Amino acid sequence: MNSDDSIDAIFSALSDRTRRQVLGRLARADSVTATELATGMDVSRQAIVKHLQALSSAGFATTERSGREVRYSLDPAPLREAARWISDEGARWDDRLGRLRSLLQDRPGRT
Amino acid sequence: MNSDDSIDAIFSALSDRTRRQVLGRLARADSVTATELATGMDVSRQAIVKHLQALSSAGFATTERSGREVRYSLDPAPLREAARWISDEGARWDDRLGRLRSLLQDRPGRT
DNA sequence: TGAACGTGCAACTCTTGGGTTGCGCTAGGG
DNA sequence: CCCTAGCGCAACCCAAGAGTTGCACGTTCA
Repeated sequence: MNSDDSIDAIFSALSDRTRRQVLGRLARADSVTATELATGMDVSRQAIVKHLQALSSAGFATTERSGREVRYSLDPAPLREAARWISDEGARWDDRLGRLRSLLQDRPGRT
Repeated sequence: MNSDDSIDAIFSALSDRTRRQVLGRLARADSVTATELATGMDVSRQAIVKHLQALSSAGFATTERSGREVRYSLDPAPLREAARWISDEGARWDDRLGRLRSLLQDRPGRT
């Protein structure tokens, strides 16, 4: 998977509000199943599963099987990648964007 | 347009590689027409026009009519908005990961 | 062992998105 | 004044995305 594919997957994962909502839940829960996620959101479990697959293939979610459950956890790494792309691109968009870099400096996450 | 719509539009604008390529050309040219963009890329002018409309509605492009041409320019503002979303979200994720990390390291958590 | 629960797989619908072609209109430049 | 360059609109194609329902399979545990 080249870098363009990866950026494609990341931004497209972030472009859906249901998926961003799932990301938020993942972030607050530290480990959660698709069924748990589905209760409390207005879509079916299967829809959630598909979103989780999209998030996984963008690198945002990792899975761990525990008995008959599959628990999903957040991986923040792709967010850093997105931040780096924006920062790099913004830098190239010349000094109109100079201030962007400081905004993204040591957040999100430490590597 | 609420903030979610805006984030939707921005990330979905960034999620297509042709559109990212157009953004790059916009950044380097400081004012360019759809026809100019189409020469040198492997899609039709109409496809470029559609991409420019998507970029416009995300706030990335502004148009200015000059005679019979329509010249497009880059507006970097949405990139800042994306950066801010990522930064905010990343901060919230880091909070949780930070708590988790200090728990795992058996250190007294701050906060 | 058997019922119940959580998943996985598949088929299906509807909408959106990226792309194309064709054509008509208008503004400029010889 | 006319021809051409550049644009806008509309119709269309095809693939992917978001979502649904139905059912089969494996795990748990009473």
